[in-house]
Amino acid sequence: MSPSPSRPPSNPRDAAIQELRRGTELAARLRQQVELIPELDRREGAVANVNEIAEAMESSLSILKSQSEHSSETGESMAVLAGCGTYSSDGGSSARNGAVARARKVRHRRGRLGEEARITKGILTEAPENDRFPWRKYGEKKILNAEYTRLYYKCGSSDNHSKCPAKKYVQRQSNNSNPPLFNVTFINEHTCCSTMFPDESSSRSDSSQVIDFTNPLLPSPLMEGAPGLKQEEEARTSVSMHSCVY
DNA sequence: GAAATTTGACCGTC
DNA sequence: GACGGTCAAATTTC
Repeated sequence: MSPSPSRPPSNPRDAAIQELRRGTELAARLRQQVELIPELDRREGAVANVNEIAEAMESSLSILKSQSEHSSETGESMAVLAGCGTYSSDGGSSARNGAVARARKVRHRRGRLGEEARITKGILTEAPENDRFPWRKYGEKKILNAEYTRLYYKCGSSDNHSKCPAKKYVQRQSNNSNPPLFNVTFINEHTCCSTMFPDESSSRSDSSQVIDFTNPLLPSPLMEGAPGLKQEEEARTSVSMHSCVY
């Protein structure tokens, strides 16, 4: 990913918004280019893809903006949590408080074998399945005050000798956004194939939009960088909007 | 037949 | 007792 030509704002969230705006402009430029494709079917397919990219950018922008409003109202630390609850239609404080309570509960919970579960990150994404790991579903549960059931996944490598402890919970947001948003909570780090983990520095350049706020260099929620033009394909299939640490 | 998914029951925590 | 997380048998898919 090439660096932004203009100097990014000192505020990381503003920098993320600026990058998304740039991505929107690039998508518009790309649309003009693909409209020159002579074959009708190819052109229509390409235009549709570009439109999806542009919509994803707009969606990301609106999410970040709404999150920004929350941070100014409630302070930075609350914004991190509120950012994950903002999109709930039942949404009021009860849902957010529920999320906080769940996070607290899980953090201190121990499994049946005695190991402690540790939340590594939470993200809001349109593509919960697209994080490169072989997840295996092991449960589904109706959650109080949630419109949709929560899905429980273990790392697919959990069953072999490596016994990877990584898990994730996928909860579809109960708003009617299009495309739907999923709140994904990751539990424990991967021990099976940690070099593949999206927040590893080795993969940071491959357009992953999942952000790890455990990074001390990132004091507040932000987009790490909007996907550039060459990332259009990944942006179309992996549109992770923003994340928050519990 | 193996692997993956579904789903009701069970367990731990509050 | 309510709730969320996990287990494991049953079922489905490949």
